[in-house]
Amino acid sequence: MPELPEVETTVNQLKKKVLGRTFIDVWTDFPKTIKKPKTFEQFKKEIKGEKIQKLWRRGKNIIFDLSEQKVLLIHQKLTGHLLIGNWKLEIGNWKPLKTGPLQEKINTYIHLMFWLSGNLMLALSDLRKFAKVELWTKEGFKNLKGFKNLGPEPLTKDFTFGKFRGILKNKKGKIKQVLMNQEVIAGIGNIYSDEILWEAKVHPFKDVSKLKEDNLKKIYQALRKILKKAVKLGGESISDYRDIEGKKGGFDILRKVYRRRGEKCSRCGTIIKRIKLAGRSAHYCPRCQK
DNA sequence: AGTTGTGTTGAAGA
DNA sequence: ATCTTCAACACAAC
Repeated sequence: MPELPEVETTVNQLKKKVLGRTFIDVWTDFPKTIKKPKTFEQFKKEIKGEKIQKLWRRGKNIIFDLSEQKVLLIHQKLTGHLLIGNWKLEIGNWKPLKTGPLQEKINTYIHLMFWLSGNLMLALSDLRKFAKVELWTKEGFKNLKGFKNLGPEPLTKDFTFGKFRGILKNKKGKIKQVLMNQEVIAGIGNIYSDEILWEAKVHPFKDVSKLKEDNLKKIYQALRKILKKAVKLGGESISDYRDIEGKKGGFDILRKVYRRRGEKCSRCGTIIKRIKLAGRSAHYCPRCQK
């Protein structure tokens, strides 16, 4: 599912395709994806004619800065991903015109389609229909709760070890949960929190207040290393994420613990375990991670 | 064939 | 305030 590296990949690729283009029209068979404005008809009316001036990522959010002081926000949630291509509508289903990755099943759950100037189509494929799309005015967007409260971006230069340590200093709770909290650090989800903690040799249930300086340093280093590497490789595609051409990301070969329950730890050979943590699963090596 | 696991976010409940 | 639980939804695997 799309976390920071996957969203970053999508945004980087999308920039090359859509900057400067104008929204011509939009289609949906699931209007609930559009959370703002209230009706799809209104959304359609407002987005038509809007030009894409800037495209950027914040946490797991994709943000389109548009003309006329408007902002389009897309959160892909669990199974959403954006695709560029050409399709035709056949009995309610969008069929890709060319053979290739867009024909893969996971890329065919298209519930939202944009037409852009220059004969370009932008689709949102979303198996479980959790993705959200919102059209805001710049003013409204600025005050968005849950966006304003996002923690710092972990890959920027100023996200130093000192800053990281400072952020975790007065936090309580289990380290995995804290890493996934978007208000603490933006962009880390279930997959990368598992991978980071394996790399750092820290148990996912370890209480943040009990972490020693050395543990913190290792977590910080692992976090930077793994996220950067994942961006470079175009994200992970163990299940549903695909890039804008419908292709898989290359991080899977480096995946050490996530969804590897029952397999041997690549570092020590111990069987990888999975435990429940606040309704989600944590994967870890019971020998390496203390 | 019915049940469970899948994970993000926000809302509801405690 | 702060915590946990659950709902949104579809499908694969058991």
